Amino acid sequence: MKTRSTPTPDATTTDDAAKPKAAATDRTFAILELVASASGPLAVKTIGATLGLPKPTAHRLVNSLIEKGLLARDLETRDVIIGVEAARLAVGILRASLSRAPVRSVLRAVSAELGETCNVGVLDGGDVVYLDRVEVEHWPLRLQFGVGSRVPMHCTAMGKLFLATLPDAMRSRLLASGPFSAQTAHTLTDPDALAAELQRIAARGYALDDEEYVVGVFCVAVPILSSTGRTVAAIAVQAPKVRLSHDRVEQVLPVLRRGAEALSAQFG
Amino acid sequence: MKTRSTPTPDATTTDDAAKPKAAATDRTFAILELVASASGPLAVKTIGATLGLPKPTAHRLVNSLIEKGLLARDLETRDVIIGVEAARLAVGILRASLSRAPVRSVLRAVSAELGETCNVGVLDGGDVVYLDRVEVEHWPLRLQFGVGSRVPMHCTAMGKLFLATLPDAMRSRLLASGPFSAQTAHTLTDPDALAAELQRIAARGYALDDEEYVVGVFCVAVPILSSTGRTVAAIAVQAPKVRLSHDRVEQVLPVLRRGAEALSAQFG
DNA sequence: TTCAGCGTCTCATTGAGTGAGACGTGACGC
DNA sequence: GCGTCACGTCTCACTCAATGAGACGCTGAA
Repeated sequence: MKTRSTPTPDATTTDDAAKPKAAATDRTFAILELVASASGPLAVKTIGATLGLPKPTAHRLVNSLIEKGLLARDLETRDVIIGVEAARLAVGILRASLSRAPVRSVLRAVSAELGETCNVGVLDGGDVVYLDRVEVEHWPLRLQFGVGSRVPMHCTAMGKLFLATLPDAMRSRLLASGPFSAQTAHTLTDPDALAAELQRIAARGYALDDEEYVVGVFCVAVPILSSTGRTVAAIAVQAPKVRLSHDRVEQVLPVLRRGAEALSAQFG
Repeated sequence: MKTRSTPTPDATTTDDAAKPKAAATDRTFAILELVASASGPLAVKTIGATLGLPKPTAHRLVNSLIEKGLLARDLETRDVIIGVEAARLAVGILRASLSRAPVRSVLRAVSAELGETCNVGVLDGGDVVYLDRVEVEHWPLRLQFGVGSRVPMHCTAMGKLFLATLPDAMRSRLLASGPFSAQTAHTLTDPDALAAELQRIAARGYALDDEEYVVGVFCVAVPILSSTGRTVAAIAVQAPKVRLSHDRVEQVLPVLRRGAEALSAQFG
């Protein structure tokens, strides 16, 4: 019944499923998803061709996304890239998706088993954003690093973990954007020393922060992997060094890894 | 320009804000963002009330988002929570926005050191476009000049900087395209005065905006050079004049220049 | 100059979106 | 049991926003 009087002669291949309806919203989300999953900037022409959109329609929808800030243009090539608003939305989405009851309990369980403060974070715009956090006591750091706060990449366990698992090109670009501020006497500020540390991290699959960001605080982070094996987030435990240090790392790793595995479903 | 010839008889009271527009896509994104930024599950009623949507419309849009998997229902309460597809989309977005991260982190470092709002912009079609921005507080200007917004050339620090470094032919062409609107009492509207200012800027290598665009706002911009020495972008700091004015220029310049140098590698 | 490939603009067409109102339902309170 | 209230669902006529073919313009290559 939905068969339009479309003058498509061939009934073999494109008999239907093509035109019955065209919802602007659906196509808009399809564009956003396409740009988000693309490996680089996309030409509008490519977007239109991929999604089967007429030329003016593709431009109209892309421009409306650009107006909202969800997409942007590469000003050299006029290609389409993801926008800053999209990143903001994405952080909100991941935060909200972690606050769902079944997931919440994962972090709680990990924290309870370790007896220390744990958190989940992702990489956004060159630093680490905490998506969720479970605390075990009220220590001074509490307010500074709550959910939504941002910490640097080069001197935190999560940050170094993300750096270590990034594609080579992106890692070098980020390392080139330093200098890195010395937060404590232990902070790795030398690019070469940092690069060596990142190699160690990539090799063993977890990262440590030994008073590199806050004096007296030790931290262990392991990756949360997507179904494709990519590091999309991380889970970490942090505690005063008197209670958590190198000698306990082997002990906390399995607990963190179990939590990471349980959470990975949340991130696709 | 959006003023339709709506046959609304009374033009006095309900001149706007009533019906003129209702875009399904906009409202859909607004719902998604609302759910993503909410602290917990939301009732559809709440969503509708918050966004000012009629009851059936709110349900229709929410349900269409649920069909896409971007939202989901809390099985106990029927409330709306974020969906698994949204999380997948979010991960893709953050990954795609990684290419902005190097610029971001430089900008953040500069902004942190200066304690003021900083942004990076380029010239596009006779306007300055903000590529990225890091804010230090929430002041009224925030929404007006976000990322992607365009500001005039003749009355902003970045714009004058670009004008000053343009090839002579193009500069005269743009100057001839005046007259220039007087945004404030300080705006340079006279082409000759503007030309003189541009010469000063070219000579000393940075530009100032002393309440020329917004009353009470002072701004300093330095160029970001490509490997060939061409000005391809600019980095600027802007602040209320009570906190930033001529006496602090010499103080902020080295910080901006260091940031510009770090960024030039990213634009080269 | 010609040509080709893209982006932009116009505009008649139409169907997707809209929202007031009616109706169904389930949870209380007494 | 039976109002009452609050939400969700359904209906449907209206209409405005989205649509997309086609024409046009720009830019860069041959």
